[in-house]
Amino acid sequence: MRGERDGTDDTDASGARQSIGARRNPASAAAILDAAEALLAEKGLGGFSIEAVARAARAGKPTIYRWWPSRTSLVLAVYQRSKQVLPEVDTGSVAGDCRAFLTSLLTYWRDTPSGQLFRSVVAEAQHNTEAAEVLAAYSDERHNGTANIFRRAMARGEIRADIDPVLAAEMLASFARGRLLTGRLDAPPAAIERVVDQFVGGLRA
Amino acid sequence: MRGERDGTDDTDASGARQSIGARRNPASAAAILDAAEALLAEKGLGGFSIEAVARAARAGKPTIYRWWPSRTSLVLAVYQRSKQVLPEVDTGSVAGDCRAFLTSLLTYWRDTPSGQLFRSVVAEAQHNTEAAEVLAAYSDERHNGTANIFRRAMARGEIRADIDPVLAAEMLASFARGRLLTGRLDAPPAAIERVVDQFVGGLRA
Amino acid sequence: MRGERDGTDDTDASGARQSIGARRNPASAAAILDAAEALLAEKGLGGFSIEAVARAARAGKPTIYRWWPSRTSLVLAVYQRSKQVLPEVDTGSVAGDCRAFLTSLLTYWRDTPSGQLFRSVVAEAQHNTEAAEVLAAYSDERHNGTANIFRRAMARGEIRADIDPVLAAEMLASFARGRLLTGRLDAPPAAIERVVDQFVGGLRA
Amino acid sequence: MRGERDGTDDTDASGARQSIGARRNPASAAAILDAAEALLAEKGLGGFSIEAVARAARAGKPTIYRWWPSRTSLVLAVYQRSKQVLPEVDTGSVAGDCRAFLTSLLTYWRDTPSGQLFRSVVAEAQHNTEAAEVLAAYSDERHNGTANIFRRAMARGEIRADIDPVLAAEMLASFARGRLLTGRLDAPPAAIERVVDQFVGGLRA
DNA sequence: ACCTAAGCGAGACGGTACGTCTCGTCTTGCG
DNA sequence: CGCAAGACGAGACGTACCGTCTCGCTTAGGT
Repeated sequence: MRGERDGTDDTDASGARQSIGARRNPASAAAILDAAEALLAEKGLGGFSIEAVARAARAGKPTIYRWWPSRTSLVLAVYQRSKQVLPEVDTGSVAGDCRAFLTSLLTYWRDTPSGQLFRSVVAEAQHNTEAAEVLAAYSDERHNGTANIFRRAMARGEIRADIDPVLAAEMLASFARGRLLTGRLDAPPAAIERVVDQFVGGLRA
Repeated sequence: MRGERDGTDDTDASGARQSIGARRNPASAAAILDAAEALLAEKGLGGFSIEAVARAARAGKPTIYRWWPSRTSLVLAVYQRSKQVLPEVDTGSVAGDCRAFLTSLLTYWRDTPSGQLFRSVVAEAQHNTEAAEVLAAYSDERHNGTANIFRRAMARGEIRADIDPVLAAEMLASFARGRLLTGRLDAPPAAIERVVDQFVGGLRA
Repeated sequence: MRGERDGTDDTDASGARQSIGARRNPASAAAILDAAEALLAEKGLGGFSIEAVARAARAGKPTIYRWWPSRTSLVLAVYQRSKQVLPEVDTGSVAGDCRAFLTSLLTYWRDTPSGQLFRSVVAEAQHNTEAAEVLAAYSDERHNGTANIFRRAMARGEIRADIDPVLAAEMLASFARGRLLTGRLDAPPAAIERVVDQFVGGLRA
Repeated sequence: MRGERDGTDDTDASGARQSIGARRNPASAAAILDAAEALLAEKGLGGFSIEAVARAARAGKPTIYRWWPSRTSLVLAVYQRSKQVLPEVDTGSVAGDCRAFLTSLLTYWRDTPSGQLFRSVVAEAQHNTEAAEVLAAYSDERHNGTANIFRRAMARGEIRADIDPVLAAEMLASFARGRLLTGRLDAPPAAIERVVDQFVGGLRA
């Protein structure tokens, strides 16, 4: 029977996505971001190109350029969409919190696409002003979040009153980032323990 | 039929650098590295291309590819050539050494092309295995060098005997690298002082 | 990382020919063929390169390769476009027709770019199968056209009934082609007269 | 390709041919011409390059350029070396001589490398003045040789006294060349017979 | 119920850079 | 001085993407 339809018939067989009128099609945006994320996660910044994203998303290049005016902004959009604050655990001690922070961050970067994604953003930020600004702002924000570890500890009287929580957070996070960027995410618990011990306890005899 | 040319060659007759026989011409290598370094320092990885290097160096592309098989390896070569260990000062105290280390490193990166150069290497390492390996090896080596600060302090009995000097060096250097990669090399002395204080003295009350 | 560009694009703003949508731009095709014809006519196959054509036509190389997958096919396209059947004159006698044919053909080749164009096609056909096939097919077609001279004469009873008109045409044309390919287009009328006399009258005493 | 040896590879097992003092080494010249001829015969002008010849002959490029200043002159040298006048048969009749001439020429071109070689020379002559001159001179010489067919016939009184023997030879040879250049060397005896009949007997009823 | 406006896919456009090939020149070290 | 070897500057090869453009289609919302 000609007219037989099994509801799944939208847009012909090939699944071409079309305009939904004079407004942005969220399906296209999603398809593009999905494709971009997949490409970035899979091959990193190399192999990531607007053409490749358009192909993978079955989208037209102008559709991409309309909403993300450059490669960088698409990378950033993917990154913004995917990033999620790691659950902030409160172990009750600053050392425990630091250990949990480092462990979960390294694991998160190692076991999800986010690691590759963040590496891409950092790489992009090394020669693109916009990405650099986004990265700097994001770093501030994250360090500020992580600083809660030290604010709590200070409130408990566990650490010195003259500690700068954000600076301490930056120091801790920098170590993790250094490991990410040099491809050494697989630090054993003992190594993390040592880092935390030196960081919290200081070096002095 | 490929590459047919009519006699209109004339090679410009001017200061053309030519072969010096069946062996590498150091003048060409130097010109290429100089040009590559200039481009990298001036514009970063963007704007850095083999074509541009060849143009700037008045060299043929095959001459570049003969000796540096990829963009990455040329970036690395430039970087290897330019890097120089900062003078290792011995101020007599671990805090002084750390302060000197951070201050001179940030200044060096800020005031010489080396900062941009190193940023390029890091960016390259985020999607290129070879660059990643070189960066990892270089990081190890540098941290090991910086670790001398802590080895000396340990010998003086100034710091705990269970400190891992290399790990401590990595923590200190990671902070500096984090600043480089997020474009914040202009830390005032007070900020550096604080970092060193927290790092050496620890957080504990 | 490939093809990264900083914003310094600016496309010159002048008379840039651009896309007219997702279909071929005839202006580009014309500009390319014009440029190719000019280059071929001026310098022959030497000095003819896709790069040179692209430069002269202010076209991108991919635009050329999109429509003409090889140098050969571009040469053939130029040739196909330019070729035009010489007016078929009917002088009333086979000798007169042959004389007119040879004279006008040699003159045409000598005084228009077509001579150089045809030489290029022949040269190309000596090492390229596609060009060889096109040349063979074209030769057949032309000889068949020229054969009309002999068909008319046969109808008039002027020549033997067992003459093969196409073969006769090939013999006549081969002589002209031989002159073209050896650079002897300036045959005086007397020489042509003699060729025609021997050809039509035969050798026998 | 380096180690590949076909029989033509003189020079002993180690393969290194060296200077024999301050004079030309005939073994090198021979190896070069052999290699060039093999390449031309095998792949035609495409695939023929000085580099390829040098590789195949295990010769240095300067050695080639020393003796043959251009690709064209090397092609011509190969051609000159290989060309050999076909045995001039005297069948006693002009028609028989013409038939023998065409048959043996087409067969020779079809069954030996000489056909491809001559095609290369003709192609080269279409955009290279030197080759054009050599080809023109060679054509003259050959036509003059072939003209003997008609000189003999004239002496026998078999053909008209006002025939131009060289011109007649050119007409005959042009037909054969046309066939060579359009890749139609496999004319059956009947077709050749017909050509000869029309040529010798003329067209007139 | 039309009509305008904008988003969509598609893909051609002028370009730049890629990495490879050959050009013709040069200089070496050996014989 | 001839030779093999091979580096050199130059530039064409054919391909991949760049970012821009226009097309023909679709649909929503204002008239």
